[in-house]
Amino acid sequence: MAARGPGMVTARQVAESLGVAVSTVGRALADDPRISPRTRLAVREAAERLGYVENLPAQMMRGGSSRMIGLMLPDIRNSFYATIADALSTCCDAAGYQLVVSIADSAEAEARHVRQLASARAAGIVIVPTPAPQAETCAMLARIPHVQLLRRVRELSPAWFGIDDMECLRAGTAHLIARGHRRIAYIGGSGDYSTGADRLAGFRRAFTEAGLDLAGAIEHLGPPADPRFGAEAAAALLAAADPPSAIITGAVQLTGAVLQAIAGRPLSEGREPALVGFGDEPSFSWWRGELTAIAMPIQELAQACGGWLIARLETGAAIEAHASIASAQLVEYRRAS
Amino acid sequence: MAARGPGMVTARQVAESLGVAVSTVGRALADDPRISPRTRLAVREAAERLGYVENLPAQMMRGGSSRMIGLMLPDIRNSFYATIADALSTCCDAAGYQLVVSIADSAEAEARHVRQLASARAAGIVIVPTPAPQAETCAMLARIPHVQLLRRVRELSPAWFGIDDMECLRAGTAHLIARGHRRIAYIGGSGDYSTGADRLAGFRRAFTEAGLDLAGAIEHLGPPADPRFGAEAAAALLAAADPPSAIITGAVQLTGAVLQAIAGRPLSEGREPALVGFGDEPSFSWWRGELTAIAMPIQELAQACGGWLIARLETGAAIEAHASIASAQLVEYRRAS
DNA sequence: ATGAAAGCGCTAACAG
DNA sequence: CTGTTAGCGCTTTCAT
Repeated sequence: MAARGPGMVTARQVAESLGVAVSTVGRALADDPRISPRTRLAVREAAERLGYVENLPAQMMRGGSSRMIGLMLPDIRNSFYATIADALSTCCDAAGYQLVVSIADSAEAEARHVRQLASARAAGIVIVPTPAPQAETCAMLARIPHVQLLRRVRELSPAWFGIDDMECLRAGTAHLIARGHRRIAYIGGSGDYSTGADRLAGFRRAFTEAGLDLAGAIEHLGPPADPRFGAEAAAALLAAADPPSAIITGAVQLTGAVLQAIAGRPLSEGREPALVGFGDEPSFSWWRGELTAIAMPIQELAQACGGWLIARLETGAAIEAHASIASAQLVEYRRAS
Repeated sequence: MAARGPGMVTARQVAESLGVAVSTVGRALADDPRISPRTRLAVREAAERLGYVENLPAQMMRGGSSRMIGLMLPDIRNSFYATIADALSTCCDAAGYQLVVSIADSAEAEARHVRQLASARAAGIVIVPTPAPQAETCAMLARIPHVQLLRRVRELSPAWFGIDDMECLRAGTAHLIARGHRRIAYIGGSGDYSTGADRLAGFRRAFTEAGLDLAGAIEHLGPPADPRFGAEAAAALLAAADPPSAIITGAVQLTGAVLQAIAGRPLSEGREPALVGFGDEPSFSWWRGELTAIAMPIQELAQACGGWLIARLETGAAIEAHASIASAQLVEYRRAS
């Protein structure tokens, strides 16, 4: 049931409509110099007229590439990942590849989707892996040129493109410490993810680097993609007997959730906690108070990642070890007065 | 260059490793009842051990379906479309299909991507068409079961799933009129898009239904996906000699741009324009003033759309005319006091 | 400059 | 229960 209507047109049909051989059609369409200009034109015209569309599966059986690059993401609604998909799509498009976006947020779904990409013989894969991919997933990926993005798992490719997670949170936290904050709460992802562990480490490092006691560091760890967790953590902090003077988040989703939670309570002038949010979104510009965003060059990161993979695919070079680390920048939003 | 490493394992290799025929392997893997349990087990075990992954292109040449559904979107960073991709992905996943997301925001890119989906023999396509698809695009889609989503173009499938665009803006505008506003500005997409034209018509209809003169209706029309346009329109309105008392937007992107533009100016108590924004986002909850959101059940819409298409694919039924219209709901956000 | 034929990996019809 | 064979649409020798 691949395609219906009058059915797909084959090269053979084009050939018959002209009384030539299939091989002639194939050559004409491939701009083979051995075909006479007259024949080539006739073939192209007939193909167009009949609505001929090349059959990729058949071409692949002859050793052709699928020119498809798979992108495995945990969540497309996350602006972070949407930006990546967008940048990679542009990147692939320019190089004549097609990006196939797969959304899978569990190791099982991940395995299913990787299998589908493998069975479709995707030329390459860019993957933001789940924290603990199945053995089968790793086995399949071992046979497909692939790159890890953002998250990193030991079992997969040694090629990785990501951001300096530790530095992101170290810088954000240091920013707060420099402004005099001593009781700082961190709401972030648990250590299951490589990124979660690194970010937490960065938060702690800022304290030790400043010679501060970690007693002032309050940590709320949970699922980084769950807004409910962020909202509850923020609510708990605000309602506490001795609330922190500042809050810093360690995941895009959590930042939004925390803002939402704070916005839900009445504005208590002068008592609002200082905020540092992971990620940078247009909507931060209308936050009611001051907010420092940890902005990352994800677009450039994705471009670099896609370009790198495509270059290996084109040259046929092996996927050697590679690590590209992008660093973040703090952006300050303050309300117009 | 389909896949490297030790190269992909074929059914023949599995067969040879066991000294059986290829067809036996094929049957065992397909759970054919005619194969003895012992052989079947041996085959499955060998396949697993060797890392065999079925070759979709080869299966397709035998008439098998690609079980791939293409989704053509103009912009994945738009939360609207991201939600659709997410919902459809879930939908497809549950039915054993794979969603292939393609991002194309021009008629040319659209044609390229549709061609790629066609050549890959996608089983079906869900498309948010560009305003004027190329003739070639239409010709190719005529041979592939497809459904239009949100936007509607006459040249394509008679099957369409969308929202009642006119009613959305009529209701939003009527809401403002009911609250006493008489000078209302509309910032929306130009009439090139089916949705743009309908939304503008809804805006105007609210005026005539209320027996009001259209002189109070200010219209700024432009590219609906361009935040710059939204920002400039908002800035112009606010700076005008006689600014409108209310602003209503006609596209998700424009709503954000307008909020951002207003947030950039100092808060002038009591003089802020009333706002009705197209779309509904979590970030609206921290808008500094009052805001009414036009919330649409896009998730349900996408689910319905995907379910409908998959049902036709499974049964082999033709894609008959169909129109499913979802209606919106107004959601009010007001700052906590 | 073009045609004929082989074969990619798989499934299904036909033979044992 | 299992093996043999044909053929899906295409590219690529090898022959004209």
